[in-house]
Amino acid sequence: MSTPGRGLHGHVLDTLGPAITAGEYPPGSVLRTDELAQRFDVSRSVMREAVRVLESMHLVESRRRVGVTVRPKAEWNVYDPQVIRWRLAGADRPRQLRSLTVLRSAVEPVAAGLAAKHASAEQCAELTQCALGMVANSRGHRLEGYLVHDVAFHRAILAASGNEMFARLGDVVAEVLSGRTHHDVMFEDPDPAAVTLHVQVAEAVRAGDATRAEQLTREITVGALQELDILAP
Amino acid sequence: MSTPGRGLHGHVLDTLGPAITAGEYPPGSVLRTDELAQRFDVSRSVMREAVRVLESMHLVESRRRVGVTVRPKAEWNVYDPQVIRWRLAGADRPRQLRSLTVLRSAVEPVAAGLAAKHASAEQCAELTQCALGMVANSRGHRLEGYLVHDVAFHRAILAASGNEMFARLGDVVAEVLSGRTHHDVMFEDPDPAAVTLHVQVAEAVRAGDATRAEQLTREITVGALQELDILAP
DNA sequence: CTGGCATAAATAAGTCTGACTTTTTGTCTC
DNA sequence: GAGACAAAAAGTCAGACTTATTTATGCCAG
Repeated sequence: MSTPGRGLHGHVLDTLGPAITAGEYPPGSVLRTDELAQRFDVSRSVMREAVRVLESMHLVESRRRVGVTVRPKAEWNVYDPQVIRWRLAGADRPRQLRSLTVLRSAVEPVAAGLAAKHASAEQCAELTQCALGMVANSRGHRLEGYLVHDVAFHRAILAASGNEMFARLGDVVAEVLSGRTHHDVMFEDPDPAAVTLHVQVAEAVRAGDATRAEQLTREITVGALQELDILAP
Repeated sequence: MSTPGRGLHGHVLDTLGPAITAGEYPPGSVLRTDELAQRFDVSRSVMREAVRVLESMHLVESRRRVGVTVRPKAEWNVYDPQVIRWRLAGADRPRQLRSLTVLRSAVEPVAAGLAAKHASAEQCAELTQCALGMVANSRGHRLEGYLVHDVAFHRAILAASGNEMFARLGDVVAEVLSGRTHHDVMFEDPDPAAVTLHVQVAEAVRAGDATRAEQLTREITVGALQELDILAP
């Protein structure tokens, strides 16, 4: 996915990254560059590059005379798409999925409201296309086709919001939606009510009705929260 | 701020990072590792480490026979605290500040709602302390003292939400609030209404009233949006 | 004998250099 | 236009050296 193993240091990261984010090395664990270089059978230069990347993600900290120490989870750059992917691929997947879904529930409604104000004609058309694609694939176990349009829909909303921070969450939402279809339970056709909501959001954005777009999107995200049993009585 | 220039590659990043995020190298610009190494008077190993870090931030892409090409802004890891800091320090500051404030307006109300449900007794106490500190520093040009408690308050809310993604936005909020006081216009005492709102949020969280905590926080963030003239008629 | 302080030693990251490999691209020829 | 060739730049490796930091040592004073 995305950009795997480009170079030796990438291969090292593909192994070390998931291991660290999975908690295999408890916070405070000390690794030595030389030892790691031997273990992965790469030169120290390559290993140093990998460590630098992990350091920039705040997963580890490199100090002289000490070594490479693993930082506590609270300091990780959890918004780094690479870190998110590593965590989604590991044992921390459920917790990560919940965190991201809550984040979605906060961001997407606001993004939809902004989209209603800022979306261009092309973006409205794109949105409608996606919604129609979802409808067309909503019956008969066409889960893959549905997923493609669902992801495109939410990406389009985030992009049309005109806010770069929101737009960059497109990949995250894609991972979450994709994971729901592939890894988790999603054998039946999608909820018809959810499909309708997406169509209505597209309409509201086209109509420039920010309040309605926001409210409808909030209903969508509430549904996503309910799927993960994240509720408030 | 935080961890500056730890090592030669750090110094290179402190120069190259701001330059790239400021748009001094347009998307598609090609840099060569050797040339950069000469320019910064460091060895190729050090320069390679710096490039790897920039690559992990999706600011650049390194390809054989081509060089290090600058990626379009839309692909940058804009949630990387380092990238945020670089952009806040450069010419892109106003736009970055707006993006972040909109993000705050989406996240913080939801975080406050969650905090009302999940906050521990200690976290409630911390929150109240912060609010009282804000009140105590709200008059007589005690802007620094006010800022400290304001930052601590919002950090506490995000932390008490129990969501790690929200919690990690604490640094971002701190940068925004700090910037508002230091760089931008903030000569007068803070708005008394805003101070009151913070106290009321602390009360609502303590009382476990999620809806009220969310609504009150929404009013706070609306105020922040208005300060930047981000409005919806 | 003990406490503290200055000094020395050990250690692991940090840095530099130079040679070599690999991939990609542009060009030249047929 | 297809294939072969050459150039360019990143990628890799190995080894020697530097530097900062921690730990251990040992000395003197109390």
